[in-house]
Amino acid sequence: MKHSPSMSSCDSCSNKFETIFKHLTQEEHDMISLDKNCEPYKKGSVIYHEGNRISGCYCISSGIIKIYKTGIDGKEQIITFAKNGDIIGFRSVLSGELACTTAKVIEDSSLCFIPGDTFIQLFKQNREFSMDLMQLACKELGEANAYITDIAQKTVRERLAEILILLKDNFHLDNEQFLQITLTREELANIVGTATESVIRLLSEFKSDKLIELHGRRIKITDINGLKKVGNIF
Amino acid sequence: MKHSPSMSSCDSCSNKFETIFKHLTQEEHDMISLDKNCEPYKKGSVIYHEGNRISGCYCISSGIIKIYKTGIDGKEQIITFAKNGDIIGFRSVLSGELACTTAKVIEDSSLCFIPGDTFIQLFKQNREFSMDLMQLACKELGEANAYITDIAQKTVRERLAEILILLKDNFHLDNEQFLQITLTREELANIVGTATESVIRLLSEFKSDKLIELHGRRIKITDINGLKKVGNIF
DNA sequence: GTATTAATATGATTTATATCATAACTTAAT
DNA sequence: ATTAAGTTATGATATAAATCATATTAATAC
Repeated sequence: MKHSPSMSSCDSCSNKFETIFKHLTQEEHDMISLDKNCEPYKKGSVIYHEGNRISGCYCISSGIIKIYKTGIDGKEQIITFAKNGDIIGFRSVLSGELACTTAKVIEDSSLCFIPGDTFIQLFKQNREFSMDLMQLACKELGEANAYITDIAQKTVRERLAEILILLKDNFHLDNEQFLQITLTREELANIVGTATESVIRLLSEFKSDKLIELHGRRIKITDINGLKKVGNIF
Repeated sequence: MKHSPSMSSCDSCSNKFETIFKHLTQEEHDMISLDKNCEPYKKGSVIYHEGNRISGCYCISSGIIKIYKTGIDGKEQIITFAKNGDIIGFRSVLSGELACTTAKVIEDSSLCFIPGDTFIQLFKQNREFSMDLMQLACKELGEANAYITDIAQKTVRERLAEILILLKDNFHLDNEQFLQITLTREELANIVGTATESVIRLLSEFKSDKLIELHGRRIKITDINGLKKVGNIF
């Protein structure tokens, strides 16, 4: 590894090469490495804005990015979180459309940039990469369908319980059973699609019901099955 | 055209060849034609069920299919409608996942079947086809993000107005300005994500406000701009 | 054409949740 | 360390929309 000063971040991207980039040839591998521009991003910085044209994709080597869309009153609707190993921006790059979401750093991150041209060339020349990427898009489509149905049909209580379980699944619990992602109540509300106060009240209820414990913004999940039951998760 | 008895339906698929299949070679074109199985489906019949494994994709040569997901109380959440020229089922085929939606015929239809193997082979061997399909998936992803944000943030009134405009855009108005798709109030409710009675009431209001006219189930849109304003569409 | 079923319409009531208001606590900035 | 800004918490009130109930109309089945 030539990138000795940021070796840890590039190692992380190499790990990602075992997933979406796992079928690249060594030459293609180098092609990305050559173009790769691994940069640190501070909490709060914006990777790309909704409505802008994106010049390339980003591979996340560390940190957490929230992907959200802004609605009519300027309220955020968080669509998903991207973490170590995920790619963001591929939708706009491949479709040639403007970004339909904004990507903002919620935990100091390190991202590797892949120019759009390179990405598209890879897609076109490596059938396995294109298949992997297609499968990723299809998986995301399936998740979106579920998200739509849940927002439309589940109560806010059910939704919040479900979100906590999803956060556990995506970011895992540490040794003390705390979620390893820290969100404001407003951010949780922006995932659930409800008012901040409603989230605060429900978290308080979940705490009373011994489903979770609250330590400042840190959330300890104490009864996973209880939460699954509340969230109607099967 | 050798399919003389169902020539009109195959003509329609040929027209579709000008879009998602527009970059197939003549050989690949024939490959699909050979495998193609163009069948009539009566209103009410189910093309594929949520939870099942799909053996191939369907290209719609005529008619209308509703694509929906069933929620926890057995309620439908309609995700989209597919019409002449659209493909359904590609998500599951390419991702290898079970169908996450159900496809049901709401107007007598004619569908051409493309076996999954064939479809995947086409994806792998024709870079232009794979690119077109990828762009279709990315477009759908973008639409899903908007759908999620709208359901979460817009009022039912706004949503219904917006849905009417979307139906107009997708299915167009006939010479008398009637929507060329006929849905029950329940189905409209299942798109908006609300109760049937709420849709009935709002349609009645829209009628009073001279935004639409109601003739049985047929809806005439009389004030497109008025509806856009109500729906907060820019 | 008739009977049955499904859909539509309307009114009343209930419920979930948003909004408003205020105080207390935590985090960020200097 | 102090101050300012942001977040969290709680209570009260308002609102949108769901649910329940019933009657009417339209579509479907035979």
